Amino acid sequence: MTLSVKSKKIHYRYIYDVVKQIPCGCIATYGQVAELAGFPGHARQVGYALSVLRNTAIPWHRVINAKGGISNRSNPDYVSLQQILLEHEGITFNADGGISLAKYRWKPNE
DNA sequence: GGTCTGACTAGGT
DNA sequence: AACCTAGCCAGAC
Repeated sequence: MTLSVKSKKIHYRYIYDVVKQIPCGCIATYGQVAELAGFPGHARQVGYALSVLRNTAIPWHRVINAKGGISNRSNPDYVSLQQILLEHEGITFNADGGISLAKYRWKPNE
């Protein structure tokens, strides 16, 4: 089911392509996006790819870490922004600020 | 072109 | 359950 890697070098556009397919009201983990893009085990590169993203057309806020939380980064403003955007899409947060992966995780094959 | 850093993760203590 | 480590790889310097 994984896409073929056409180059040894990771192309971020594959990652962006997957992220763009995440439907409104759903989320995916970094590892999941990496796997769907054809780069299993490269979750870290997904996070980095999103960090250099300036294209607002890509729903970067729908990508969270494997613990169901928003990953911390250099600019903490984006953390609260991400939470606001997700809540606006109907996603609810637990008391500890976590998201239920079982409930909101995007399942591409459904 | 070597080193360091980072929006990650799984597995071990 | 909290913390530590290794593996991962593209950019910046």
